[in-house]
Amino acid sequence: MDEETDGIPQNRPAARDVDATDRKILGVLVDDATVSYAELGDRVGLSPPAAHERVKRLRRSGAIRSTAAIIDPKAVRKPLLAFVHIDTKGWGKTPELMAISEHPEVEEIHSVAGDTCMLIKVRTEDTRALEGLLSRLYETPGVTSTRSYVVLSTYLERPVQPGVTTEWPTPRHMAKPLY
Amino acid sequence: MDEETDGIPQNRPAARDVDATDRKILGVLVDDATVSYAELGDRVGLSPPAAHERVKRLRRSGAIRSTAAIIDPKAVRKPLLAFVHIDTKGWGKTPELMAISEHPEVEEIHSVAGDTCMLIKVRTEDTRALEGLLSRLYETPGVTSTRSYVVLSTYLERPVQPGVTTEWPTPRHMAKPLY
DNA sequence: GATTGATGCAGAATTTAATACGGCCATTAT
DNA sequence: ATAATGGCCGTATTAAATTCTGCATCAATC
Repeated sequence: MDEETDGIPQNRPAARDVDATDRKILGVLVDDATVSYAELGDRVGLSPPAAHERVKRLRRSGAIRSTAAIIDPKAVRKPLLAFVHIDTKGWGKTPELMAISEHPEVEEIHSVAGDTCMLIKVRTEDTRALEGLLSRLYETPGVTSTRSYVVLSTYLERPVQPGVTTEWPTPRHMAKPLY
Repeated sequence: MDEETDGIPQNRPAARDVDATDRKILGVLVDDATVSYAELGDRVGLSPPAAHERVKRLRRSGAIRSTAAIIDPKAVRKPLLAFVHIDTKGWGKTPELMAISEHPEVEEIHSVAGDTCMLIKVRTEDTRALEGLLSRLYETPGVTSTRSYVVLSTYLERPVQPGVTTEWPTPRHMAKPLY
């Protein structure tokens, strides 16, 4: 029953947008994806097969990118979190990005407006390992400089929240937009 | 069978540290936590019950914090990613942090070395919603200023990688540490 | 305005996987 | 040397995932 024979997802079934029930489901699964469909159905007011059907659709449409174990960085000996600005000659060319993302310590690579550098997020065992990673990044062709910012402590770290509101309101205290 | 009657986890069973097999398991589960224990066992060279046992232990010890659905921010209408520096009078007092983390748009709150402000990561629907969030953050007692950096594009975003190496080597090109 | 098609849901049945149990082997401590 | 512990495998049992059928609702069409 697998219709994904073509390589290119040309005729996706319109990817019907996420409704309130879907958001409730996402809210549950973001918190704990190990719940049974029976319990998931209970929580959002659906039968187990219906809940299952919704989740399958959310996966197919890509709304649920994956289901992943969230690891404690300390448990894998990466307690040190840092943000690094990387200046590159090419400024976002694919080869450099590939080279940078090779390192398993690198978790995020962003291009920031108003800045000619990449902002990356890395985790290492300690400052020495960070130093080593930075020098290895510096050796990457195209990288001209790095500046790193060590995080002292993290107070919140959570995945994307679905936001189970009825429908996206403009902030209460703001006037209607003019355009 | 729940031994968590005490509030304080005083006598945790030593939390035996994560070995190579555990790292392999974490590597699989970070990528896809929906695999059966049969397949997980196959991939890491264990029988299904043995794999199950290791995963249970990894959960108990806290190495696996949770199992979560990873949501596409676009699917829940939060395509705009930004990092915000927030200056606070108290500099990391609990009430402000609580107030800041109330907002579902806020995903991370960090305290950065050498900086007297918090670095937070937020996602909103558009720049208008970001503006609204910023002004709401500014209204929070203790918050004295905010500076926001909008992300143009994100090239990599992945969870904590377990790093399936044999044992943590110092970087190849570095000399043995002196202390 | 009635009809037809499509979509989503519930309930039951079936298949599959998760979980619990007993015994074996290796390593460690006494 | 020997007992005890921890980790693993194979099997059995239980629970959940998955499939299937029928029904109701809504939308588009004639």
